[in-house]
Amino acid sequence: MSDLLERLRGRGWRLTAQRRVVAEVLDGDHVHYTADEVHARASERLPEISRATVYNTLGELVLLGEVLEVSTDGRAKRYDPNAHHDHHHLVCSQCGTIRDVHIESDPMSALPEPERFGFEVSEVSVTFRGTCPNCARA
Amino acid sequence: MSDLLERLRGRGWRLTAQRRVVAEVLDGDHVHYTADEVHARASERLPEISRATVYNTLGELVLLGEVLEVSTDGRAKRYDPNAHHDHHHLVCSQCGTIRDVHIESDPMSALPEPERFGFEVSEVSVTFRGTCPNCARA
DNA sequence: TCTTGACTTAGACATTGTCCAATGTAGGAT
DNA sequence: ATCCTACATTGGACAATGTCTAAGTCAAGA
Ligand SMILES: [Mn+2]
Ligand SMILES: [Mn+2]
Ligand SMILES: [Zn+2]
Ligand SMILES: [Zn+2]
Repeated sequence: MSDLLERLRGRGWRLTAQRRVVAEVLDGDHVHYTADEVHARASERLPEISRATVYNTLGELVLLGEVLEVSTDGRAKRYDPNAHHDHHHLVCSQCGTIRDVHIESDPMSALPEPERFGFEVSEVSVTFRGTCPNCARA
Repeated sequence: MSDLLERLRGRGWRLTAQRRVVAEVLDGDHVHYTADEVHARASERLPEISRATVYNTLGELVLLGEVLEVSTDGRAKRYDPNAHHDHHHLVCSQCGTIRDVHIESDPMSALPEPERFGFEVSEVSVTFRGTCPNCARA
């Protein structure tokens, strides 16, 4: 994700300590943190970082297409740095754990023209729900 | 939806005026109201109905499987009385309008066994996003 | 080093949803 | 028809998530 910082500088971003730690928190592969989880982890490295800055930075990364917003339940949105590889999500209904999954067919082609109602359809997301192995053992 | 009231009575529900108007508001086909929209519409018929009762009633209807909860964006959940016919959703990214859509392939079968990570997968939802004809004209 | 516009901060505010104690009532019992 | 009572409703406090603003700070080009 160090190239992310390069890309951002290329876009005219000021590279502040706050933006650096947010990028570092999102660095791990396959993480899906809420804004407040990002804030908590960022605060470990930079204790004075504010919630507003975390929200601002996440919003900017989403606009730039570097991070995806995922709303699985009606709870807090989750932020997904895996924005450059198409994938979908498998969510545990009990504990909320999210796994990235790859599917075999193109879901976009499953929507026939007459079912598009004149919309310009640009995006499709598939969310599988179930019980994870951990929760099943309980 | 009058048979809904029958089914509810069969389950031991007390048929109160509040529950009746909530059911009436949800009666129209293909509606996807937020809880507060249901409350606003219910208030037109029964001005003293409280937000708490609307939330309670919607939650109970969801538990009974009579209404589906739909979280498309990170905003308020929407309540979908079309619970007895499998369908998916097409959402306008700009105005939030939701249409019911039917797709051609079974998305559940698109998730290969090795991509299930030991989950017991029970449900799948497909959400298409785009621009509706109304918003495209602007 | 200076300057300046972009960035950050704290906290107020907004929206959505949950919870509780007090009050009301649907529907069975008499 | 009236009474009882467990279930339902109410208003408002509270919680979780997210947005906004005014004042202070700083990255980076001149
Ligand atoms: Mn992901
Ligand atoms: Mn629907
Ligand atoms: Zn789980
Ligand atoms: Zn629209």
